[in-house]
Amino acid sequence: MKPDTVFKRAFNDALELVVVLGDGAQLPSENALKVRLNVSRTTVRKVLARLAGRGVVGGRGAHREVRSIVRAAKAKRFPVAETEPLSAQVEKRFMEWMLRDNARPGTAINELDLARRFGVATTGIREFLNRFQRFGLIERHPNSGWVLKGFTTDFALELFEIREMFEMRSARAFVALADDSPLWREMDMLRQEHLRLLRKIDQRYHDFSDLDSRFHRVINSASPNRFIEDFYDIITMIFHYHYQWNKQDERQRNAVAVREHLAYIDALLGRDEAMVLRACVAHLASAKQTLIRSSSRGLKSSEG
Amino acid sequence: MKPDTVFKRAFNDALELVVVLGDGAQLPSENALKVRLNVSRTTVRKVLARLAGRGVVGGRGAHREVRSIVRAAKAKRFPVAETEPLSAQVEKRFMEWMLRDNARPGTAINELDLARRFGVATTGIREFLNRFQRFGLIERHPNSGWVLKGFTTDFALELFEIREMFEMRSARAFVALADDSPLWREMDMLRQEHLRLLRKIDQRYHDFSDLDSRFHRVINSASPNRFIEDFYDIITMIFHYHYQWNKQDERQRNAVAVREHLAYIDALLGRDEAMVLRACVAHLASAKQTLIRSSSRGLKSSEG
DNA sequence: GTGTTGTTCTTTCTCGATAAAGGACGACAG
DNA sequence: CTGTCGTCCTTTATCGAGAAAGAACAACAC
Repeated sequence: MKPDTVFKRAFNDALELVVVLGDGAQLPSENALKVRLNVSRTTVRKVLARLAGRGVVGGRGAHREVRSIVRAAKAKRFPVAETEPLSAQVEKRFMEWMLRDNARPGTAINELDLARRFGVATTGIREFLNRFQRFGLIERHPNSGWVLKGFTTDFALELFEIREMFEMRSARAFVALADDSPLWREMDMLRQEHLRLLRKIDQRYHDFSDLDSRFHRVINSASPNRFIEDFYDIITMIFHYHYQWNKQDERQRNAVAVREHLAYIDALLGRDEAMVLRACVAHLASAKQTLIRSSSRGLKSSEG
Repeated sequence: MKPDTVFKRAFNDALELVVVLGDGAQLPSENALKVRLNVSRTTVRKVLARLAGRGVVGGRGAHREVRSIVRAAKAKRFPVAETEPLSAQVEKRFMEWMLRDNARPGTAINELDLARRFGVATTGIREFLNRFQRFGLIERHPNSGWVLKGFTTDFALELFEIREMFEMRSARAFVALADDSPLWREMDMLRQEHLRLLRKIDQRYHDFSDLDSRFHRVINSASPNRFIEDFYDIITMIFHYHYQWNKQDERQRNAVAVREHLAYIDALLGRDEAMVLRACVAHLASAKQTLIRSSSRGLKSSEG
């Protein structure tokens, strides 16, 4: 049976939207809502029906209006856990298991066990593992199961070897961009976002993760390549969970990284290839160190 | 329900093995058979029971012997289709559909439709698509379906951009290998295999595909990196089906490629980095041309 | 005609069930 | 005590079902 996570998320979003619209406001058409809530019209109608049932909106057909934003504000939201698709939940739980719990490299991964532990059917686990395989952290043995390769130092080193190749290539392509490319403007805006973040780094340091990913993706978009973009999914995922897991020195590390980005951005905007490559290498080297420090020792070390 | 493809393949293999052993020969232990047939002991026992039932082997427990290789030779093998796991069958059928049939870039991929067409449950299709996603030929739209990006010229270009970066890096690492590395010997053996193939190229030209893949993987093993190895899976897959599909000039193309490989190998064995890189670039350029010639035009061209 | 809503059909996502394959344990032989 | 086989339990690979989400079509309004 399919869960109604899409509906629940849309319902929560719709409540916020209604509050913004204000009492008595005419509701946008179903098609317009469909775009704003990012769901199909079928789901929009289900949401509207529920809102009407709660007395938040009134009228019918084309003549719907907001009846009570007080009720909308007070209405109980669905808990976030119920608004996420199963795949996202499984991913979170799995990463937590791997990074926080026991999970030594070489550990056998048991579909049935994970299914029981996460409270989902084995199908959901299988689907996750199949998609997750491409991140290079697990290995499949047909008819037998999966083995955790784990987030080891080797993993971090191999990841960064590729990352450096890709980033250098993309940085070069970026410098070679025509002067009228819209990417220059985009880069300038990223620069300002970095400056804003740096000014409030003490409060906002956890916003860096997202900015980091966007920055590197813009550089890559100078000369798009699907395999490089796919590879960035791996990096984004690793850093996402790494940040969540290793809070040590987070503010400090991120402040450093923002400054490195700024040097890198300035070099890019100055079209100075040599300086770009220097800044790029410097930034990647420190990112690599950060990651390696928190990786697990892997199978080679004789620790028991 | 799980299909017994493993059993059927093992049974077929066991029949061949029995013929080799000869009448009256003592059978290897269950553990030994398990290794030779590449299955669990449970399956070995099932195979033995069936062989005994057919009068091919006799005796019980530790005292089993071959009773009749005539019966073994005559016994009906299971058809190959029944010895392949579902996933392999789905992959084949899907690639055929994509490369041979209509399948224009942008085509919607319908799980239910494919399931009906291939005669499997939707779960099987989903599992395949999830694993196949990493090859960059399809794209997922949650709750809605998949879209075929297709084997376009862009795909081939992006593939080869990465391939060149990886191959150059690995070729450099190979040249820098210590003189006592076992890989030198392995490379020399590959050289001889190439020479043997070249001598009989008119009959054996379809053996090139496999040799090609092994050759490039050995080069990569000079400095192993899981992401590069994973990327080679993509190349291997593409070339595998490409060869099956585009038979045009196959003999001619492969003869050329073998000669390019030999130049490349000789440069490697001579530890001449400049020459290695030249040979490598030359080989990749011609492989790229081959692939591009048979790629589909993609979405950009205005052909209807 | 363009855009709206009402209606119906199709497809995706997830579950639970079941046979096959794998793996663990004990008993026994040399 | 090492290797073998017999037995039993666990896990994987696949199917089919069913509710949710998406999509197509028709009817209607401006």
